[in-house]
Amino acid sequence: MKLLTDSILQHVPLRDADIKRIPGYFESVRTRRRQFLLREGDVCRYEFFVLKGCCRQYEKDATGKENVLQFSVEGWWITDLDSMLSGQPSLFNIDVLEGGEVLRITRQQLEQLFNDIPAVERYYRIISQRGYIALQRRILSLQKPAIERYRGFVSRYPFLETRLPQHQVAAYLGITPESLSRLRRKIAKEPL
Amino acid sequence: MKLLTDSILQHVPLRDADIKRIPGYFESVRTRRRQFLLREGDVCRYEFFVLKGCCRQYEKDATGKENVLQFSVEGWWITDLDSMLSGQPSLFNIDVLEGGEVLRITRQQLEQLFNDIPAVERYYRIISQRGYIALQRRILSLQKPAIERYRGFVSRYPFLETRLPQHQVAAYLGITPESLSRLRRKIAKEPL
DNA sequence: CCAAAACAATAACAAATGGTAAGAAATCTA
DNA sequence: TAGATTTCTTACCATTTGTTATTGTTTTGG
Repeated sequence: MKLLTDSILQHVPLRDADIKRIPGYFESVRTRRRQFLLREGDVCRYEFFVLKGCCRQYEKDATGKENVLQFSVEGWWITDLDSMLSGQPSLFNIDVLEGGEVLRITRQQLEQLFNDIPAVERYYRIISQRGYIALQRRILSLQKPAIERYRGFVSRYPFLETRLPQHQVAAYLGITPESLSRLRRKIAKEPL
Repeated sequence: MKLLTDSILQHVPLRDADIKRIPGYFESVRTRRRQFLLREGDVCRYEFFVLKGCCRQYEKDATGKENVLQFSVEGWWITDLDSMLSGQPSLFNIDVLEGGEVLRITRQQLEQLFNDIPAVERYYRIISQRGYIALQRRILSLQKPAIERYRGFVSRYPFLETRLPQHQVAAYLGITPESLSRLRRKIAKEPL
């Protein structure tokens, strides 16, 4: 739980009294591999903050291929903002790759928290903007050849590259696992 | 200028007195084809709102290829948020494809406007969230084959597809103009 | 209106990526 | 630990996309 308040304190100052109040707005959930936090077709009711483990948000397209929108490990948020805000059924699944623990909070509780501790709203705005910028970077990356996308992923998220199964990385990069395997071999053969 | 206040009024209510005050925060700029609103290496100081014409935000990668992040036509915003917030030199160019007129506003003026008319801050938050969701959709689209990306683009932005040169559309989809031409032919040959 | 520039289509060939299948290696789990 | 599952690699071939070059058309700007 300290992970959450630390994340907030990295961006905005908080009084000790407020730090102590924050956990009360969240609900803790233990997670295990393959568990769903959100299923396609359901309305997304929570924002999740990962305390331990690893989750992914993905869509299953018409051909059954899974396209990964986001991974989330310790200290990261994950939700389907579209469904959350619109109240429409989600197009995404959020599931657990590595069990652990997440915190969850409803929109109503989050708004209550914003009202009670305005600094948290500021924190939320800041991480939202950072998220927006990260999505832009990813779009530019996806316009480049697969080998560059992979190199970019490894250099930006070295801790994910080693932690995730490679076919999950492939689904994030928008290529097949076989292609990723080939790219890795090619890179391994390169002179230093 | 009514285009701006109409855009705001679509998302939040405003008193007549406030509607009248809003233009004062912006500066109007006439634009002509090929003009730069932001050059790579410069710090981005403005957010732009397009009143007439068409702009694009793009990066020039190491090989000289132009990757388009965004188009912006009447009623749309465009800026480099990253450079704007960080004060770092921008990696992007924003230039004019079709001359016309834009409004521009600095961060400071925008924040002043938020303070003076809180409903505008709410409007800004709403369109930011919509922008975030649109970027997510685009990421998923970029994980699919080029022909699907193109079909998706045409069905989502029919007014852009007819208005833009095809090589600009190609740069947005992450393919070469030649590939786009092939895809168009393929689609034209399809049975109805 | 005219000359120059930009744009679009096409072809032939090259390179990258996907699909399928098979098997090896690693990891879970009972 | 043993069996089952998942993960990873590799090979072969098909498809998609990129590259280069050529041609003709359209648009731009003086």
